[in-house]
Amino acid sequence: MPEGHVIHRAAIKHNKAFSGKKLSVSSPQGRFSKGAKLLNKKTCLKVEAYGKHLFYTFEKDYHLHIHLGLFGRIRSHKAPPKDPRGQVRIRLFDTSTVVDVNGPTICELQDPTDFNKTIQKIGPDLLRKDADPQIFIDRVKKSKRSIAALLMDQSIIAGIGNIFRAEILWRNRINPNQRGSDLTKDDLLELWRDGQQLLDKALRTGKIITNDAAASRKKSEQLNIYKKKQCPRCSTQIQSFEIANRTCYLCETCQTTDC
DNA sequence: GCCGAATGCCCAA
DNA sequence: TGGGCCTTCGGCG
Repeated sequence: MPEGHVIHRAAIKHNKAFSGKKLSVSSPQGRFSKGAKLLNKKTCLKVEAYGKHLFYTFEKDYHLHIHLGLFGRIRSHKAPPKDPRGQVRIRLFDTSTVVDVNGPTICELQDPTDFNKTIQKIGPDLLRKDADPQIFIDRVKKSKRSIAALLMDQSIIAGIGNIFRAEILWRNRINPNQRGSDLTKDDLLELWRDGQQLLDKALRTGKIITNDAAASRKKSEQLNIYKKKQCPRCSTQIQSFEIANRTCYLCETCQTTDC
């Protein structure tokens, strides 16, 4: 269930637990047995995230590349290893921590060349401090696609998923169908900053909370528009439709940029 | 127990 | 642009 913050949280946690440690690696489900055998008993040097991609760098230039896709999950628990829950594609553990990954779209070993190719395809990542919003703006300006499609394109801007897309557009009163290149540079910078702030908060808390109101303690009040029936600002019925293969949400009263 | 949906992405046409 | 794929979970009977 991964937007960018989930992956970055895992990277930070696993890096702390595993960097410099020799790991046991297996594939309880079996579909990554070969790779697991190659990694088993090797030392993990670091764990890091680029957008929604998670990388474990091992000695001898082995890069374990994981992408959760829509259904993937990462779980961890204290050693000793428990019985695998569900289809555990890969399990990594040392004497204190066990990490299980279920249902990833990608679980593969990469050499340095492949690794570099992969990270070069990823656009500026809202959760990386060195990310350059100008790259995002330039790419949007060059495209004819809707802003909702562009925000989901990880080569344009990395880290946003369907929940953040809906929430960021609503917060900034932008119609999802609006062509990205018709937005001003300031609009785009504002979208960037808002996304950055929301993802940062999600990284720190582990929760997606996009409603600033004080009352957002209840789970049902933490989001504004994603899967909602009514707009919390003006009570207009929320519309939903597909953009870029995913359900998109719109309050036509609040999100009034022309399109 | 079955069915559909789900915080994603790739590839063939 | 549409279908396929990875797996889990909740709602419905």
